[in-house]
Amino acid sequence: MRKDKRRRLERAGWTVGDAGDFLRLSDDERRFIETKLALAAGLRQWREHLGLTQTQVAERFGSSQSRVAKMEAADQTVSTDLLLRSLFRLGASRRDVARLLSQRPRTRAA
Amino acid sequence: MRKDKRRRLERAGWTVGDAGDFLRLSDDERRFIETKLALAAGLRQWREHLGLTQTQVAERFGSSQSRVAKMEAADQTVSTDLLLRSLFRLGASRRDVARLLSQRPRTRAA
DNA sequence: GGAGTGTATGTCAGTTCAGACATACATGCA
DNA sequence: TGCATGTATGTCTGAACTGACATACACTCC
Repeated sequence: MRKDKRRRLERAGWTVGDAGDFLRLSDDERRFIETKLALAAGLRQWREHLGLTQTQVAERFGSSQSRVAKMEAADQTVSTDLLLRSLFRLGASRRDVARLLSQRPRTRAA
Repeated sequence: MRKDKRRRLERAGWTVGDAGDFLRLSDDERRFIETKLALAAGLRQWREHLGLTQTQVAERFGSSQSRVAKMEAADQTVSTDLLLRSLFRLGASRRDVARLLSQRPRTRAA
C-alpha cells in the first residue's frame, strides 16, 4: 500500500490548507512543499519589489493573471519548474533563489 | 532521431552540449538550465555518496532505472520538480539544495 | 451604490511529464 | 570470449501541468 499511496499523494500534491495535514507529511514531502512555498512567496516579494501587478507580470511572461496568482499561492497545479522559471524571468539569480530555499520556512496562515 | 531530438530541444528553447549554442540563450533561460544541471549533478553526487546504484535509487523512489539515468543526465523529459523531489527523497535538506544552486556552474564536456 | 483596479478560484483543451519497458552501451572478470 | 553489473537511450500511455477564459472577491474612490 505504502508505495502506491505515497506516490499518488505526491503526484496529486497534498491535501490543502490545514496545518494538521501539513504535519502528517513525510520529511521529504515536507521539504519539497516548503521549497515550493518559499519559491512562491519569493516570487510575490520579487514582483512587489519591482512594483508590478500580477497582470503586468503575466504579460511579461506571456501568461495570464490567474496563473500568476496561482503561482504566488503555490497552487497544486503549479510546478516548482514554473516557479523557478518565473523567478528567473523576473531577474532573480541562482543565488537569489538559493537564498529563498535556505530560509526558514514561514508559518503560513491555515 | 536527430530530427526528433532537435525539434524537442528547440521547443524547449535549449540546445544541449555545445557551448556556442549554450551562449545564445537568454539570461533567464541560462539560469534555469544551469539550475537544472546543478540539481542533476547534485543528484548523482548524492547517490554516489550514498553508495547506491541507479537501480537501487529507482526502487527506493518507486521509479525505474532509466528515469534515474535521465534525471542525472538532466534529460529534457525531466523537470526540476522531479529533481528536487528526488534530492529530498535521498535525504538532502533545503539548505543542501540551496548550496547546489548557488555554486558556480561547471563547464561541461561538449 | 457603482466603477475601477488588483487578486483569487474554477474549469477546459492542448502540451508536457512520469514511470515502464525494451534495448543498447560500457566495464570488469572468469 | 561470454557473462554480470551498471548506466544510457528510445518510446509508449496515463497523469500532471500550462495558459486561457470566466468569474468571484476585496478594496478604494467618487
